Amino acid sequence: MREIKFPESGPKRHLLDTAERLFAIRGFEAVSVRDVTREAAANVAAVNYHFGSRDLLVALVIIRHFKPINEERLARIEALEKKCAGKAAPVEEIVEALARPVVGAVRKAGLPEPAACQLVGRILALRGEGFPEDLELQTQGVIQRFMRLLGKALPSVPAEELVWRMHFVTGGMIQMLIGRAGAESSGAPSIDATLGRFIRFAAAGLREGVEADPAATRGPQTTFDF
Amino acid sequence: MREIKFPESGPKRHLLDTAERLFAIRGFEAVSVRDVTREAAANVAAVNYHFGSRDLLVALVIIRHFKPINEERLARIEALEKKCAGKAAPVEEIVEALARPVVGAVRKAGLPEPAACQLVGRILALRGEGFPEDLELQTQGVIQRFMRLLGKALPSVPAEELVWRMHFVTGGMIQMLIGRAGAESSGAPSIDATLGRFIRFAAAGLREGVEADPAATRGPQTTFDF
DNA sequence: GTCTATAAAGTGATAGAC
DNA sequence: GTCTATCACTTTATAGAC
Repeated sequence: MREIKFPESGPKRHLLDTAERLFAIRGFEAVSVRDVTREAAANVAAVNYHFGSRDLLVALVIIRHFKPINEERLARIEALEKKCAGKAAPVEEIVEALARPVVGAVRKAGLPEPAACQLVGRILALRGEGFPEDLELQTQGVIQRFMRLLGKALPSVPAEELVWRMHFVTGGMIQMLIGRAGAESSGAPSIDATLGRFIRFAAAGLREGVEADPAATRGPQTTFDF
Repeated sequence: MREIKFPESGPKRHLLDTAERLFAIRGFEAVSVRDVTREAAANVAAVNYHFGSRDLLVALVIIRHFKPINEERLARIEALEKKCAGKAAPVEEIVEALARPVVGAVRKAGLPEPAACQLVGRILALRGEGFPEDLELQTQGVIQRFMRLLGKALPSVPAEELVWRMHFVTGGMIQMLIGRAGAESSGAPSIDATLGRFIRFAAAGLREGVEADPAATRGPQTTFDF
């Protein structure tokens, strides 16, 4: 995967940030190059000068947020595999490896939390259509790693069933972000609390039909009380 | 909610069907009035003549598929409430009342199954932005009914937690449709089998943390083997 | 109902001056 | 790097002929 350097400051960075904010609120297709330049108080030609085209700007925004998710997921997978040394990993920890990097991306986005949730949610929902090819390939690799990890953790669940359950988990994760974007977050529980709820929900769904054996599948009874 | 009559045949119906097919494949925002009229072999002005505007055409497509979902959901809720007479309903049956009408909408859409799944998935994902107001209100009412039913079925789960779990369930349902749209369905199991998988997954997630009491929460141990 | 023609505004992109 | 001006197109919508 070719490396991309993201500007740390300057007008290019300002354009990128502005575009992101508009994409978060209105969606990728509903924001024109002129919307971005107007909002950034830059010239109409600025986007094409700095990014080459509108499509490349969109791709850059997607990559900027999703690539770190994939990388942190991979790191967590490796840590988990190392820790478990070939044995079944606790399902909650697998789900956490999948979902916590998403929350990390929300925090890293320099936006108010609702907007950040919406942006990351939109990006996650975009996979399959309109994802840059490099990123799509990387993502497929990461998903496969998760599938193998899950297969080991839940050997009594057929692989085909696990594929579907992963779909359901992914959908729940996206909806978690959209739900937090829409919630009037005044006094509402933190995003970490929501993540904890999601992890428990998803792990229970993934484990469905597997006879209870807390020691093997749940690990040391973590409570996930954030 | 004001009644809308959908044309059973004629050029208007043909336009509607054509628009639906294009929306399913490319998404609502990626299809222009000209795309629709060209594909339908009609005149450019046909959409505006028959529907008034592009937005109204989109709204009509959304309503055509989502309103029956709401109606069937309501009917299933009432049947369930009647059957259970104030007692807790089995969680699987609540989820089924939520999800089976969606599969019904897929079947009723006059499209190949993958396209139909994508269309209904797109419509479900659209809720919150771009939903006609009538329909949004109706939908909120239906969701509230589900929340009450769930609250009764899972009295030990706090209401706030249930709200989040409903979000996760909704997301899983959408991803179920997208997953089926993308699957090479040659020889693949039926959509009913996928629905069964989803119901079990979602019910397990909803029940998370509730001490096992099969007689009360699972009902007469239905297997959902489609 | 169906058509052509056209309005009015928006789109992404670029050449060339500064 | 930044700007203006402009190209070449597309968009939705409508007036008015048939």
